Amino acid sequence: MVRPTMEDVALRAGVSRALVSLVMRNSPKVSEARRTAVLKAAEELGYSPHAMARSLASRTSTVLGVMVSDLHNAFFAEVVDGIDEVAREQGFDIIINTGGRSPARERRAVESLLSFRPAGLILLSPVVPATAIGKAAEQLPVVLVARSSRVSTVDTVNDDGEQGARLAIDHLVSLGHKRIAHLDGGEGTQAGPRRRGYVTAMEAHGLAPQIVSSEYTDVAGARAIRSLITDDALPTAILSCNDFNAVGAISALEDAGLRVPQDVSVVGYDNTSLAALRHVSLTTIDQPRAEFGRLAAEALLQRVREERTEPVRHLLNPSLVVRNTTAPPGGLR
Amino acid sequence: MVRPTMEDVALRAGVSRALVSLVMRNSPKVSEARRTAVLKAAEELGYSPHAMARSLASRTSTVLGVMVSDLHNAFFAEVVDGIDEVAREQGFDIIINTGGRSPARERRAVESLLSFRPAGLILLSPVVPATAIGKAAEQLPVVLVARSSRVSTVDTVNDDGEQGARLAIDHLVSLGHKRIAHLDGGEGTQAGPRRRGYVTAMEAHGLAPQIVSSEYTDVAGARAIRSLITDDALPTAILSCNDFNAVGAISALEDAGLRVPQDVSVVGYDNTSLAALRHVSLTTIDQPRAEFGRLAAEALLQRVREERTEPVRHLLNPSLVVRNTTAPPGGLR
DNA sequence: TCTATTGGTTGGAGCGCTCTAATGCTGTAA
DNA sequence: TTACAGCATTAGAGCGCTCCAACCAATAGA
Repeated sequence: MVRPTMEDVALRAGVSRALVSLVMRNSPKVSEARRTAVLKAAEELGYSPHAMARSLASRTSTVLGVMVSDLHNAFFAEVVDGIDEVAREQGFDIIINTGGRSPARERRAVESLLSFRPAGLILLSPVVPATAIGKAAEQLPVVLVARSSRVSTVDTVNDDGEQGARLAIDHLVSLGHKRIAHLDGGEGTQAGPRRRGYVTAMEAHGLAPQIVSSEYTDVAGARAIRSLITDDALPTAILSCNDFNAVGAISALEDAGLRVPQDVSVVGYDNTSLAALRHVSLTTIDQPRAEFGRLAAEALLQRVREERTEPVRHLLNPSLVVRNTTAPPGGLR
Repeated sequence: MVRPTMEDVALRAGVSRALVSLVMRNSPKVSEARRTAVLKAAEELGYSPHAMARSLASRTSTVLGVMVSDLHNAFFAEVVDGIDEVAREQGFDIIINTGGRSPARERRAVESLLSFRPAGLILLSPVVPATAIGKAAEQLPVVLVARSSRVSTVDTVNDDGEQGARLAIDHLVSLGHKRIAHLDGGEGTQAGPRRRGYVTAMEAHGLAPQIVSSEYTDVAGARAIRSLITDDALPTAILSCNDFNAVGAISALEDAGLRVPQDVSVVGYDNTSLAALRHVSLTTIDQPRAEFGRLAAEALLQRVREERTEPVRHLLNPSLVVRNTTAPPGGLR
């Protein structure tokens, strides 16, 4: 259970500890003979460097901390893939911690990450207050994903939710829809831009917006549809705040004997793996998730290397993915 | 960007560094006056202890490493919740890394976690070879979740896949089904026990097993159903290897004009959030995921505290969740 | 011949902390 | 008074590593 140290390797290879250190860091100024001797000794002992001692001694870190607000959401998994890709390319490792969408647990997660003194921090859709983020940003570079910030030391990567909503509305209008309701995400992240984009797009087409209060869950989507049916205010098309909401909406529509898309069209948002399932086959708005991660990691590493001090605000273009839940109104299909 | 050290706090509070260390570790043998003075100084400087220096000096760690083989799978998120809960209770932190279901990346992830010299390691459904796991287990306590091992220094937590399959078959038989096929998970984790349980249960009921080769994806599930239809070998009920496979199967059945559950019943496995969606409402087998995490963390911490040396093999009981994809055969419902 | 120069190698200090043993300081008993 | 606990406090070594300055051939240039 006791791991060998650099000293052990040095002893076995018959060289000094400093030389082993140089070999471990791939220094060019080591003779080939010594290098192979050291690597052989290290291999035989099963030695691998102690990252914490290294970072303590060098006062630098090759670790990026990633706080994932909600591990249950597959959206973040792809963002992490993007981060990991760029980090690895540039010789950095990542460590992840999760906040469980609770501010208290999230704060703990960030504290825990900070205690490792990483080179930088990426927060995926954090729910902690902006002040807490600002405080962290005083200590090390911070990048926010799927959350905006006005702090000038913090970079952000977001999708253009307004444009996404616009894409959806343009699609529905081009199919011939005129009565299009939006099932709203309330206080949820990015719900604001999506709502604004919906309103703007509707008005641009000379149509009256119809906003129905809802949430980012399938249960809420179903509830919203039932209330529309009760109020006899059912439109010919629905733009949901996200895919889960859309699936709930479809379910409630089918329960009411309505067919999707013949009677009502439904568009989701996020292009989760759920939407891609053949059984669901949801028309939705895709966000370039891995690209989020890549850009976030790149922005962070620029700050880490002190190549830049002005904030960067990435606003990525979402795209429309047409599947089988949208069609012209009135069952004309 | 430069964080204060213990020395700074000591200077400001007019005490020694060792005293600050005692205060930071909540030692009882510090006078109340000094304690408050130190805490005040720490607060004013915004000091927080340097976890790596601490762990280096104390040759102990309060960190548990968690390797999640696939972050995209929400299954693991709940396991992590369970781990986190127990770890926090007992004063430990967790750091996560992900393997992306690729052995190479997974190995890197484990290496990275080990470089922080955590107190122990939990591997969630690892795909690396058993020898690699054995090697890690020589260095620190290791617990495996959703993967079995014969190594005596490694604890494991699994669900009883055989029993789960049996529950599903018993349910279908009790509804009156006699021709029940199993869409097999092939090489996938836990596919073996599920297949064995299926065969045993069928034979116990005096029925002939019908195994169809498939995989853990919805596309594979759909493909398997189409081949059954082509071969004119469609049974009255299907036990899929997991929920995704089941949803693909349902989709293919509906495409073929068959109704679920009136014409064919379908049972999934895992009780993912997908299965719970009203739109899907899949009868499936639930695994106590958070409990997996809790037991794994507890087993690990026992080893960390050297309270136990014999291996523990947890085999948790799955349970049947009946929803709307199962009914008596022949549309009798 | 002596001095530079170069490339490889090493000792030692120090990163921020913990831990042990020693220290100083009371108060109490002999 | 001295001795001795008993407690709070501290100096100093050391965790595994990096980094700097110094060192040591071996070769080149004068």
